[in-house]
Amino acid sequence: MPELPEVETVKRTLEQLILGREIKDVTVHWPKIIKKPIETEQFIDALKGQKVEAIDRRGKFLIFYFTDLAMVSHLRMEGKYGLFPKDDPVEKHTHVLFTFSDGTELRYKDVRKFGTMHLFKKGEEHQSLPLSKLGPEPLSGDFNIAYLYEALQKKNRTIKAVLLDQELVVGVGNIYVDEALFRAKIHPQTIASALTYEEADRLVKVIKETLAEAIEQGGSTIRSYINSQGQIGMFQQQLFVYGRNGEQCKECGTEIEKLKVAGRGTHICPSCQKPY
DNA sequence: AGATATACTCGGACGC
DNA sequence: TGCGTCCGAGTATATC
Repeated sequence: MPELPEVETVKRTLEQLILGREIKDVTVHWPKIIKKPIETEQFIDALKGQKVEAIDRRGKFLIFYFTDLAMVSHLRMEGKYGLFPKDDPVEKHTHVLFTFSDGTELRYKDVRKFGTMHLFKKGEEHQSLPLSKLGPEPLSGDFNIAYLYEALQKKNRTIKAVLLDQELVVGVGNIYVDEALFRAKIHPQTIASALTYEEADRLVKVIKETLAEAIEQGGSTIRSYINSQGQIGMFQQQLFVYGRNGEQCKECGTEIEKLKVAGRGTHICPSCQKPY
């Protein structure tokens, strides 16, 4: 499931691959992925002739900047982009195909079909949903101890639920929230407003550190989809708790447990992360 | 206003 | 083999 580090990795890969290419045609096999404009035909027509000028990321969203347009794309759980020669056989679960004038084709593949695409006139993308309500980037200076501590004071929900809320801070999903809480030695069920200043300070540091390390290593789930079926990112090996239930804690040897917090599968070391 | 609950997007895994 | 049910991640929407 792509979170900030995976999306950042995809962004960097796409920059290397498709900058400057011109869209000749677009094929949509599953129209529900296109959320704006409502009419798929308009989406297709608007993109014809547009050149890829830049790729950006905001939280877990990719933003493709074209000549006059901005396309906001969310991969949700299993969305992937890949570049192919246009005559290559189309893999199963490929739903949107952007054919470039040079004979290559950017393909969006998504087994669950959960992903979304929104097309805006350039300049309007940040003022409208889905980007308009997003919180600060976790790796920016705006996400700091003063900001987080003050925000947490007002929250009566669990710290896990709060960190997953993209209005508080973007980019953190189920993998990295569990990893960050482990590194900060905070139990996911702790009520956010009960965290001490020191704990909040630790959280800011480990969130930045965890995400930065993951980006350096190409993410946990996918490096890119470009050359294969999506290799496993190297950060997978750095995980302390996520997906390791039943295995030993790397720091104390206690068995990692899986529980449910904020409605999500949650991994903790019951010894390193004491409740309250 | 803010928190919580539910719906929604699906196909694969699983159990019978 | 087939069928029904559950699961999952993130967001939108409804409800309290």
